[in-house]
Amino acid sequence: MLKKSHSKKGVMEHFDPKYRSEAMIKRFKELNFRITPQRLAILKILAESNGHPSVEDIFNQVKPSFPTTSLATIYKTVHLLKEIGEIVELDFSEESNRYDGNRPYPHPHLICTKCKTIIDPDVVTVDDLSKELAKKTGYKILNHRLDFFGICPRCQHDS
Amino acid sequence: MLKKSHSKKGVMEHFDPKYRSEAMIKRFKELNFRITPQRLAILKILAESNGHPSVEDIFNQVKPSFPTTSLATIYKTVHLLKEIGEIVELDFSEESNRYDGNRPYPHPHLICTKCKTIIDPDVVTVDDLSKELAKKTGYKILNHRLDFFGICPRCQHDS
DNA sequence: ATATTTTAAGATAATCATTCTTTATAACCA
DNA sequence: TGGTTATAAAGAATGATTATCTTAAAATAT
Repeated sequence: MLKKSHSKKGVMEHFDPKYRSEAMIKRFKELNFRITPQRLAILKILAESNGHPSVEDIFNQVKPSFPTTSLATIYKTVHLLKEIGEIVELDFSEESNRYDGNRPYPHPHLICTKCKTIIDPDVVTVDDLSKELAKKTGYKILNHRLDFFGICPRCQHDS
Repeated sequence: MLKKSHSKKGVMEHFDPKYRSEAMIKRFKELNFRITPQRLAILKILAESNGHPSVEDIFNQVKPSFPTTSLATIYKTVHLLKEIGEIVELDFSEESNRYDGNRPYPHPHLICTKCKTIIDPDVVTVDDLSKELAKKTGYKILNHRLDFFGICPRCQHDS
């Protein structure tokens, strides 16, 4: 079911897409959201996503099979999936937001500031930090975001 | 000069605002940027900022002394300060961006998702993580962002 | 000091991702 | 199979940020 493990390149392997999309569909049914062909297409892309697609990326992937799909539909479905905690949103003010449907919990990201690729590095969690914080400040911690920005090996080579 | 230290409440104390604003002014002179009254007002607010102001926050604080100031001026000055690395930008896609002129290097933030206050928690750095990452992935790490989202004690009480 | 050059300020229009609104369509259930 | 109602589609609206253009004011030279 899960093939999550550590790789030698420092990059997390991903969950089996089928497992993830079935989990999303199950959640939709439980919450009495309708399963439409558009929604299926969108959540499958997110479940398979390794590269943290933007709404526009998803739109472009959905178009071939559903040419009449509207951007608004992607936005609404993505918003819904985020609300029920099935995907993680990485928000940027200058770029489009990016989404991770394969690993729907807070985790570090490694972002190339040149080509904008986002990968999930294989590093220790910050959960301990999070607990320490809650104790010290009295905040109820709900979420976190840890982004590393840098230049990926390919972009270093291209320069 | 610096009064940086650890407090009992888990919140970082801040740099002496005078030290920070003088550092910014020095940088401006070195780079041959003009020191105008508006810029002085803006960078002082950022140097003193403990609460991570938005552009609009800064605008409202500048207005009393300089009633003709334009929002564009704030945006341009803030952008400039960010470019030369004298302030840190926290970007949000749904809210206005927020700025830290007191601690101009990557550090964790604790954000209340209700009242949107942002504080600098007093926790260990993620520099070690950063180095581990660079080694494993081959990325040249330039920056990072670590945000914890939660409900602050006051908002917990208010609910 | 004054004139000249250049950079910054101010005002407003443009941009662009995202959300909203309205109408048409198609899931789901009896 | 038909009726109910959530969802899809299309395009307008929003709002933070940026760009443009003109005026003002620093810096520099005379």
